[in-house]
Order: sequence, then C-alpha cells, then structure tokens
Amino acid sequence: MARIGIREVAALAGVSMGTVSHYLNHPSRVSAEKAVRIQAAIDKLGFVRNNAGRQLRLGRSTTMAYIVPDVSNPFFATIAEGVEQRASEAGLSVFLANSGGRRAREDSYLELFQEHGVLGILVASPEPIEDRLAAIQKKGTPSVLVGQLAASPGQPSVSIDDVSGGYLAARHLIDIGCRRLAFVGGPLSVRQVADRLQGASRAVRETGSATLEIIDVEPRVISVGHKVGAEIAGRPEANRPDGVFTVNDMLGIGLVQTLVTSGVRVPDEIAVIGYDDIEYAENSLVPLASIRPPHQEFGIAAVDLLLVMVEEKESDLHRVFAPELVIRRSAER
Amino acid sequence: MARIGIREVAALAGVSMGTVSHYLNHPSRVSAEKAVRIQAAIDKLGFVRNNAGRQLRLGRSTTMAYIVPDVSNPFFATIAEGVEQRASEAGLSVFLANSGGRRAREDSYLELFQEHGVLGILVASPEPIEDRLAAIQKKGTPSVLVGQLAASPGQPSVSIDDVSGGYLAARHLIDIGCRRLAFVGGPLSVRQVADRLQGASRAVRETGSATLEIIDVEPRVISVGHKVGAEIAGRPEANRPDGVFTVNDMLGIGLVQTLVTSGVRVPDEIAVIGYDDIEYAENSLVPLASIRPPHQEFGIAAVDLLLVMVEEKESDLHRVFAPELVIRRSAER
DNA sequence: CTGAAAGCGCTAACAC
DNA sequence: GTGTTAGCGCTTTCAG
Repeated sequence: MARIGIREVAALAGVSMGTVSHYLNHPSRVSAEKAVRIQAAIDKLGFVRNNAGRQLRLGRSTTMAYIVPDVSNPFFATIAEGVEQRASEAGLSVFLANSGGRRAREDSYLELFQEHGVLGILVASPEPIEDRLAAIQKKGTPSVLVGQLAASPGQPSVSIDDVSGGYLAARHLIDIGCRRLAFVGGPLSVRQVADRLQGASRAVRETGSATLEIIDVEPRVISVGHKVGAEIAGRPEANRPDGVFTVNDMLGIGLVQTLVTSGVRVPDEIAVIGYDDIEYAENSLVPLASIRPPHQEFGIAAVDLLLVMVEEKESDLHRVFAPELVIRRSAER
Repeated sequence: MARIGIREVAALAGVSMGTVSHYLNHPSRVSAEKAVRIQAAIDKLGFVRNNAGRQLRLGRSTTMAYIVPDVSNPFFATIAEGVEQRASEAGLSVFLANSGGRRAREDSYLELFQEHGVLGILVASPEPIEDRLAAIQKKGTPSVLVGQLAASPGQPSVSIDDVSGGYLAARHLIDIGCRRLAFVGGPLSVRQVADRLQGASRAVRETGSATLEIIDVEPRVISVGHKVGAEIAGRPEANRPDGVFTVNDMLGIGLVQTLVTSGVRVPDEIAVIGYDDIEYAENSLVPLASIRPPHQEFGIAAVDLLLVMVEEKESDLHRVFAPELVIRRSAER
C-alpha cells in the first residue's frame, strides 16, 4: 500500500497541500466547500497524519511520559488516572512506561522519551534518580519526581507526607485506647518506611504512657503479615501489643487474617491499621483501617507542575500532600 | 538553550554531519579517532538524537503500543511483562496506554499511535473493536487482539481457551468428590464468563451424577463474593453446594472469607476454586485454588504475531493458550 | 480564501 | 573512511 500523505489528499480533493494542512490545523480558515471535498478525500484514502513530519516541523510535541516501577501497583495506577485526566484536559497524551524498577529499563525509557521529544516526563522510581533527571533537564526535557520529595535544587516533585501519615495512624490507635503499640515493616533504609515510623514514634512520645515496639520485617507482602500474626498470637497475652500499625496494607491484611483465625479478636484485643488504602483493604476479612494518600490529586498536581516547568523553563516546586485517616472496623472501638 | 543537533556535534568534532550519522548508526564504519572526538562532542553538548527527523527519514519506527483497559489489573500487567521482554529482545520499545475501558479513550489512543507510525498495536478491550482494528489495518498499522479470539478474517489474536479452563475447574471439583456444584459469576453476555460456564457445564454433564447451580452475580469483585458467601452459609445444609467455581479469584476470595467466618469449613464442607490466579489468591485466608492463564507466554506470543504481520504484511494467525489448574487448600480433600 | 515554497533533523546513497 | 547532498511529510509564512 502506497503511503497516503497530505499530497495525495490534496490531489484527490483538487486543492493544494497548503489548503489541506490549513483544514487540518485551522479548519475555520478553509471554505466550507473545499472542507467537504478534503474530508471526503481523507476518508476515501484513509489518510493518517504523520506525526514525525508534523513534529519535525513544529519542533514540539503534545505528548508526555509517565514512567512507573510497576503499573500493576494500584498506587501508581490510580495516580495514572489523575495524570491522564489532567493531561487530556490540557490537550496532551500520556505514554506510560513500565520500568519494572530496573535501572537499565528506566534509563532506556528516559532516553527513548527524550529522543521522542516529549514535553516532559513524570517519573516514579525506587532508585536514586535525581542525578539522571538533572542531566536530562539540562538537555531540554523537564521532569517531575513522583512519590518522593526531591532533594536536588531545580527538581520539582509531588510527594506524600509520610511522617504525618505515620502520626495519624499511631495517634488514632492511641485515641481508641491502645497503649502497647507495635510498628510492623521494614527496611528502615527505605525513606517511606522510616518516615512513617518517625511519625508514629512522635505520636507515642507525645502520649507518654504508651510504648512502641518495632517489628522490622520485609518484604512488605501478605505472607509476611501472616508470619508476624502467628508470632504475635503465639505470645502470652500480656506480651502482645494492643494496637498494630503496619507500614502497608498487605502486611495488615495478612496480619489480621492470621490473628483472627488464631482466635485473637480484632479490633477488641488488637486493633490494626494499615497504609495506602488499597482496594483489598476495604474488603478484607475484617475491613482494614488505613491511611489514604490522595492518589488522584497527586497525578493532577504532577501534570500541573510539569506544565509550569514547560512554560517557565525553570522551577523548583514541590507539592507535599497530607494523607488521610480511613477508619474501618479493624481499628474501631 | 539552543537545540543541539547532529550539525552542532559535527562542527565541534570537526567532521561532517554524515560521519556523525554513521557513528550513530554504523559505528564500525567510523575510524576510532573520529569516533572518540564525536562521542566527546556529544557528551559535551548533551546531544540527543531527534526521533522525528530520524523516523521521517527512515519511514519506520521501532516502537509498538499496547493498549489495555486497566493497567492495574494484574492480568494485563503480567502480560505486559511478557510483551516488554519479547519486544526488547526484538529491539523494540513499548508504549503502554490505559483506555480505562472507555471507547473514546481507546479511539484516541488508536489514532495517536497511528499518527506516531508505530510498528503495530496490541489491544486488549472489553469493547467490540474488530471493526476499528480492520480499518486501522487498512491504513497500514497492524494489530493483534489480546485476550479474545478474533472473529474477523485477517485479524490475528492471542487468547485463552476459557471453555477448557471452566472444564478443568469443574472437573477437579468433581474429582475430589463434589456433586452439587455451583457456578458463581456473570453476566453471561461477557464471552469469557459464558465460555467458562460452558466448560464447567460440560464437565458436569459428563459425570451424570453431578448438578450445577448457576448463581449469576456481578460485578466480579470481593464484596459480591462476600454476599454470595453469606447467602450460601444461610441456607439449610442440605441445600448448599459442596463445590463452588467462581468465575474469577476476587469472587472466590470474598466467598471463602465469608464462608469461613460463618463457620462453614473450606474445603471440607464446601470446596472453592477461582480463576485467573492473581497474587492474592495464593495468600488469602484459605489459599485459593485457581485456574492460571499463561500470562507471560501470552505477551510473548502477541509480540511474535505482530512481528510476523509486519514482515509478511498479511496474516490471520491465532494462538489459543490452554490454562492450567493450580490446586491449593481451598480445593483439596 | 488559497497556493507556492522553504525548511525542520536526520539518514543513506553516492562520490571521492 | 569520509563528505556531500537529496529528500522523508508536514506547517507556515508570504503573495496573490
């Protein structure tokens, strides 16, 4: 099949290439009669505008990229919703890329998107990445770091105040009467984990009469929650915590399952609260209380920040969101 | 910042544009000495190759697209793994797009990717889409339908044999001694649901002595599983099924949770088997037996089919995969 | 309102 | 091994 271009359309419609282009980009400037003829030719020939030519000529693109470590993680997926919504409002398209958390793949996508001349890149990464983003920035492609507060000057970011999230969780446990708290999750070398613990710790300190036990486990998955649950259920009652804050919902879900099936009453004997408010939290055996980050707004803010950068060339904005406490049966008394 | 092009690099390295291009595309044909000078210039200037120019000149792209209804669905996400792996082996990049199952978004991505001149498009969609793919095909962009067997001639697809999956599930329940089976899930207008039921039905028919009750519910989420569980647990024992096949794992997880907390023993009184083998199945209260589609190979096959189409222009290949039975405690006796 | 023509950045064919 | 050059398809002045 011969590739159909604007030239062929023009020929069939009996107008010049310029007029076809006008019709495509400024329809109002073309007479109704020719517009009809042009559209007919487009349909007849199955013309599709060639973006390479267009972009080459224009020198800019209306596409942005969002690189995530794991698309199937509901956390990133829900942010993506916000990103796409806001982008589409701004007349932009979003290319998603899945880095699998692997640095090499991350780099290759970063390179790819630069070559494609995207307007900008949103990046969520478990890897240290700010150096690379700075380099890319210098070459003309702006980026926004998603999910962690950027440290380098000139690097915008949207993030969540995990200290405050940890505080909220522990504070709530204390408010409903818990005094022997436990924090489940690790490793503390992960910033988010450390921050959540720090917040929880502050709430405990404020209270004075409460204690905080740290159960440092990883990875943060359901099956580890099961193990921790079995361990706690196996203790003499006096040694058990009466309120547990798990650093994410997976751990919380596993923990609650094992506690309940071991005959420990949740929340009466042990109250549990998770973090992230994933879909399964709401639907677990005992609906799991959790800390909810504002996913959608998060994505929206990321796009907005990117647009600001594009307009103003330089910027160093950070948006830090406050998470929200979601009370459910696992932490109600 | 003045845009850096191949021209600037050439000037700084003291060679011609052609040599720089050669260095970029056929490094072996450039003398070592100049190669060094060119690379130095590239680094110094922060040169990034402009894909628009390249693609315009070459007339082809090394990018493909994968459009899914919901990236966060582990089913599609795992397929994406396979897609990316195979694509990268073939020297291709993958752009992911999230249609949200909305037809308008689907169309706009379809259009976008055509304009970008991608090599081809992989599409998973809950919507009828073959007509649109045929139109796109005619305009020069091949596609592979992912997740359902294509009906139109000339439209390749990769799909799962859901009839056989349903058969496997019911057959297993019968094999471990169940005789009063129930199928949970709907609506039957969804092809996958209907196929799974059909397979289950065949297994029951083959047996003669078994019965199959249909509990037609939707949506297929955990909370609906809870409801069904409560309903079943509330029946007089004689009226309860002794083996349940849920059309997906979410329903199965919810069902098992409620049965167990209502005092019904799983699998002794009621065995349960789900479908899809999502991560949570393995880690639910009672590990859930399930039917596992071969996600990874699925993605690999999709890319391979696309590559065949690109080479041979026309094709009408279909790959239908057999799912696999994963036995876990919820269906062991 | 329409047409003619220049040129975006790059690659490959060709000449040296 | 290296340089020169002709477009790839499109948009946008600029003239008419």
